[in-house]
Amino acid sequence: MGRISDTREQIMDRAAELLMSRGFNGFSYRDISSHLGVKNAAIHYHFPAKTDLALALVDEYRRILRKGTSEFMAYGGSALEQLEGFFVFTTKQCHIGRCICPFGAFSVDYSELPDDLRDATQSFMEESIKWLTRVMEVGRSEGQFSYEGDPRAKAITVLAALQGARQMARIHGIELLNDVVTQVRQDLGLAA
Amino acid sequence: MGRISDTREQIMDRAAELLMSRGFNGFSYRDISSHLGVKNAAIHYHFPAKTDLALALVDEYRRILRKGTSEFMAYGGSALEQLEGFFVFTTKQCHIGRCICPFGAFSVDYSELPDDLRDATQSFMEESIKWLTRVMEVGRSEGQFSYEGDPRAKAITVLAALQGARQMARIHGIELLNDVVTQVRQDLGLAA
DNA sequence: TATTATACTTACCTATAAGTAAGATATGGA
DNA sequence: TCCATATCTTACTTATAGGTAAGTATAATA
Repeated sequence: MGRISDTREQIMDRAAELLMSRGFNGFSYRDISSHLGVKNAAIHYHFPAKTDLALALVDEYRRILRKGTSEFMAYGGSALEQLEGFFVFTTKQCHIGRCICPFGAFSVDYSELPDDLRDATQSFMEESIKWLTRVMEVGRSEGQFSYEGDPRAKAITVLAALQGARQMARIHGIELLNDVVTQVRQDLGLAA
Repeated sequence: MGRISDTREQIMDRAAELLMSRGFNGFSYRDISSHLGVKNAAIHYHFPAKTDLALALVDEYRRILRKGTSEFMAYGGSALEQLEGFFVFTTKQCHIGRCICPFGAFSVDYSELPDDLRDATQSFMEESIKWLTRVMEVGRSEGQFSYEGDPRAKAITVLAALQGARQMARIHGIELLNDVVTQVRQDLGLAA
């Protein structure tokens, strides 16, 4: 219709919304098609199987993560800024209804996911952990953070706390996420 | 059949397993009936709607939580023991495949749950938070733990970390949960 | 202008889900 | 022994999900 179809992009936008508000098994092609005013088969045209759609989403997240963190990973930089950016991003996402983080959205249905989607999800998580581990290392060695123990374990714990908080916030209200962010800061020796 | 039907109990056992491994929308009555060797309608006899089954499960969790913590809440006691008991319980559950904690299992589908189930889930979470808040208070005042900030915020953060860890462990392997438990201990000033 | 690829729609299929109504069986009292 | 209740099964309904096949319209291209 338009010179270049933007339907594909709109599908992914809506799918991202649905995935992070309801999980992988919590939405259907109908939820997307009805929202866009197209037919189900139009979605299947762009993404033959639901797996293909999910894969495209994970790939997009990985791209965004890499884009936002590649410089830091390569050359170092302000760990505090990276961390605060992560907090702000997470809080914002939650405020616009995207309460489930990408791997949270897949973890519930993980055992039934096809292999390629599992692999992509796992890689995405590993990349996230590696990035935050580096943030924790640099932050401590530069004296911005203080914590005991292994940087990787600390990174995983922070990620887990944020992921858990997002889900708990769905049930208990969004201010719960703020409480967790505040506490995580405190546990890193940062001023509240 | 037997003098007293134990089918109801077996249904709840299996349902608990499925709920915590796949989430509320991740299993069907068929998954239960085929496992028990009965027909779908037998489940509907005991639990007319899936909501009734879920409600019964949440009520059971709440009962267990109250039973295990009522003494502590009433008279105080060793906060460290309570906390360690919680860690052991969580780790065990995860080892037997119950990687999703009860409110984690509902949070994904939360927006589509009926009101009574939402209320029960929310109450359960509030009770959990209250219990752990008390543990955090007592533990710090008695000098067993050390942490900065509000006891309730700390309690929520620990719960969130454990919940997030359980989900991440599904994707990344069970040792991730151990890492988080170790780090949470460290963040409380406990020896690793 | 005829052709081809793109981007859809219409119309279907199959599987599964939740749920219901009516009947069968068995068991324990009155 | 008759009755009532508890505990199921058989057989269905309705809705939705993911997916496919074939046709249609539009736009670029040779």
